[in-house]
Amino acid sequence: MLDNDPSSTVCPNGHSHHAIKADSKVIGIAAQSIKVACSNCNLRELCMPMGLTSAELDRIEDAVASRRKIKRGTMLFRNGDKFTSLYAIRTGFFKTCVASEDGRDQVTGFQMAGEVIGLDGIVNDNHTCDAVALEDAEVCVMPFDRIEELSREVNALQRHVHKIMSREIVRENGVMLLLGSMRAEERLAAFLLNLVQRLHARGFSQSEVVLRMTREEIGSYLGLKLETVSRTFSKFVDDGMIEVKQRHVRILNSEALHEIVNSKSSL
Amino acid sequence: MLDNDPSSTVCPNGHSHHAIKADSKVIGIAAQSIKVACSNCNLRELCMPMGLTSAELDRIEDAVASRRKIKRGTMLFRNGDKFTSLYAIRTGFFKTCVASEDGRDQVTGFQMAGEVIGLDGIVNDNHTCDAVALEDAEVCVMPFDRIEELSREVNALQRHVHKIMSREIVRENGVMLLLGSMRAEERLAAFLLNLVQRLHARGFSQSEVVLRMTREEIGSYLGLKLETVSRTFSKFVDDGMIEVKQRHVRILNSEALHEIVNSKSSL
DNA sequence: CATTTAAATTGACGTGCATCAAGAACGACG
DNA sequence: CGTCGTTCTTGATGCACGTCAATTTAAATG
Repeated sequence: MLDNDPSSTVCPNGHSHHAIKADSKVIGIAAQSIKVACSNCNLRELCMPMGLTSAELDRIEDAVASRRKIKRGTMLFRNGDKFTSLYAIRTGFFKTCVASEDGRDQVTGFQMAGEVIGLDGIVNDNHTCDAVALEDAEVCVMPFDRIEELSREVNALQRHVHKIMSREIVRENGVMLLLGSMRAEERLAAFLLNLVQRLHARGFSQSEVVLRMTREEIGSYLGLKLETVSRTFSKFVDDGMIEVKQRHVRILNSEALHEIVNSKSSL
Repeated sequence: MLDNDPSSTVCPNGHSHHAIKADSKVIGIAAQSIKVACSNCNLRELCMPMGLTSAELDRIEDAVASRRKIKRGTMLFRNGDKFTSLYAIRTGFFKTCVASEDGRDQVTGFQMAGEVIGLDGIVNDNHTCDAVALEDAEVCVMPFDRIEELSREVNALQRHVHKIMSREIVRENGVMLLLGSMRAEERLAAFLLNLVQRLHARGFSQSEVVLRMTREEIGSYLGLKLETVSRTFSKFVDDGMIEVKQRHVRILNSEALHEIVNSKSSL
């Protein structure tokens, strides 16, 4: 069953758990004034400094201008905002969404600690999507002209920036495959597996997730209505593959979920 | 009606028309041996050199190692291939597609002259999709390590590479919106309008298109079955919005197509 | 703790698109 | 010019998911 033991690695209660334990509370002073230090950050293996030598690391800390806290439900940036910076998520959980002219909107991704958002703004110097915090969050603000400047000098940083953008392109290719050719059960199974896999890489359980988004937001991401998401969750429960208690999901049979995503229905 | 006058700007017959008239036939020697010259290329306003001064232009020509011809139906690169280069399309028309483990595949885009493909390969040094020529094509091969090297020195090139990648991310966001929230008619209308808009930017008609892909490929891209694509075309014809004669499409009422994409059904 | 509001579940029903199938139109090629 | 294979069209039917609606449950607020 899904208990609420706050000492578990799953962190089932409400605030800012989708991050490896960070060091800000140890320092305990105002976010803007602290010297940003990637070298001390627990996310350095996942985030911007990945693969850099410590000498290079010293240099790229200059790219991080400051940190910024974003309250749950508020936007880090929105469609139309002037693009100035990329943001590395330190703690918290975001969704990004685009809207069509006539008001439909589509969640294009969910982002967690160590991931970088804002890449959409580069091409036209304006953001084309909204980034909404789904829980209280903190980001490292990286002015893009600083990044460009530094990545001319630090090859590993240049390479890393390219990889981050390429990774996003490949991720979106995968979402297109999902939206274009999978059925509801396959989409939801793929979504759950992707989520636990990313959380696991951050030190969380591979079998338990606390969803930070509503059924409607999951549905928007997966091209389904919230009722279909709910029904599909219920079906997975009936089949004994997961346990669901509101936003707490425990995966009982990861293998079965993988089978749903793969061979099953494409006959 | 849709005539076949080969002198029209629509170029309805079979080979390599989705490019601004290029200069290779003037030179007329083997592709590998000619000195590549972006400065002479008619695509320079759309392609890699966009926005560069002529001094910068001279430099980035070093990034283009050679040209390569790709016969219709063959692949420029495929899933799993080692990533070495980006490719700027000189002439011809491509599709890119990804496949899931169980064999479903999804067209992720159609690319024409002046557009750059291969960005998916950067993140893991391997391509994750196939690039298939839908007509005989020619590409400029740009080894990526040369691009990285040069973009450290030529700021405008660095900026341009970033913009190209960001543009692809934004494009894919749009496709996700389409796949996640639009109905068949809206998808096809959006597809047609996007296609003519891009062709128009290359000097072709804004009202006539020769489709280089099958109904099945359109369907894959739009998350629909080929029968649905065909039926939706027929409906547009019945409604007097387009004329269709096989792969020749003439747009009679662009405004009506725009209305379908926007307000109509999202009430 | 009481009250309100938002989120999730579940059922009944409708529909948009997929599926299955047959035939027509076209292009490739001997 | 006729034959073959591919692509496209159109119809008949079914189903997965959307829509509408009623409760239930949890979270937010004072």
